[in-house]
Amino acid sequence: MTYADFMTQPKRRDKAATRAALLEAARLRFAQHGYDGTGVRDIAGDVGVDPALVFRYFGSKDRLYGEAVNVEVPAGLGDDGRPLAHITDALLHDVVFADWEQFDGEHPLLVMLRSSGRPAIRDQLRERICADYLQDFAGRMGGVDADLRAELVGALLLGLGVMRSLVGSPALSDATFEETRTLVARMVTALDEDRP
Amino acid sequence: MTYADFMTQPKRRDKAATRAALLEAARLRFAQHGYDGTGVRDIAGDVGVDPALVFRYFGSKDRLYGEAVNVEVPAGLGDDGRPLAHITDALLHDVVFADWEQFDGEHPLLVMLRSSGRPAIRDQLRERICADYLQDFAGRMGGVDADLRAELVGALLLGLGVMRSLVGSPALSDATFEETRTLVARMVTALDEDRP
DNA sequence: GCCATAAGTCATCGATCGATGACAATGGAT
DNA sequence: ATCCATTGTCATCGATCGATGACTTATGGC
Repeated sequence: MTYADFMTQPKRRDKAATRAALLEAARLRFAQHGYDGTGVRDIAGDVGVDPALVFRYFGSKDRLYGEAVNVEVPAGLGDDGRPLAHITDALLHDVVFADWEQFDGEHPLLVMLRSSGRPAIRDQLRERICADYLQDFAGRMGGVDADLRAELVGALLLGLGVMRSLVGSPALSDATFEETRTLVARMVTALDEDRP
Repeated sequence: MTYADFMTQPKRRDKAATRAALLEAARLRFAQHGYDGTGVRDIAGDVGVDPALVFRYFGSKDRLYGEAVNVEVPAGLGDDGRPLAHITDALLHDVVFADWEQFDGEHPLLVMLRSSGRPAIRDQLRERICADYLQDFAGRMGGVDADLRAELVGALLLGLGVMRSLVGSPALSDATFEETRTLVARMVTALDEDRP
């Protein structure tokens, strides 16, 4: 049961539904205002429920945050032989340009970026970026400095996400996926080509 | 007088020095923990002074933050005819790879990124990125989609900064400027070239 | 050495924070 | 209809937050 469903239905006591609604409201709040800028009273207020339920169902604000941002990313990555440009193109569509409506349009990694003042969140952010993406990139590249070039590609994709949702730069925010993909492909292939 | 000087010298009543020390301590705190994660008692405690002085000298925490992050960036941008690749190379050195010791090694724009949960900070961040960098980039590029390609270049540089200092990805964090500049130049020129 | 002004301290306010445990209301099983 | 486990509410705690105004101390000119 989603948050919207929860609000429209008449109030029925349903632990699972309330828990899910709290989780979804928490995602929105954390995405918009960061960890420190969000209070458990805000989240509970969005759901229309008592703040004490947050602690009953999640134990603490920290654990609620951990569960809220821990969504499986549809990586679409595998050990197939697809070239890097295909992967970045897919990621551009599925990650950067995807509308993460559960996080108010922002990717969970960007949500964590906004709360990176807390060391635990920062560590988790680095771990997920490195393990989920950078290692895969490096594996598809040749050359001695594959790791560095892989992180350059990651920096480009991450920067695109930051510009689009966090900064809100005009051209990139309005651009469509089709307009952007060819330009990104140019930059990626320029890195992937082996030069002397 | 810097914060370090202030701490080593014997305590003398000096309004300008105390103000400057508070400002420097605030920069470090805000950079490391974000706006909401930093308290005026923390900042004053770093300087070894009473928290009330913060409000006497800066009026409010908001104004202290505004003054702390408002440092002039040595853009090195002008209306000369230098090609874009030269500009991005200079920015890579002076902005991304520069050690902003007053902000604990992070660029002020990244510091603002960490506090972008607050709408006022987010607006200021967008304004500075667009006005200081993106417009200059677009002016140096030809073609119909110069704005979009300019923001792609900006996204790359911003992503590099985020990867280096906020995420702390291994390869980019350890890489030298020399190792990185040629790779970045490849990506930028791939965008700047006019293709049919 | 005295004194007025500037610099710094102290006590405290009201609000909000995360968190806890006692209590009330609900609903299904019998 | 009764009972009991589950669900949700309420009151409240201690800590911390930004902010204010009265008070104390040091400093420079005389």
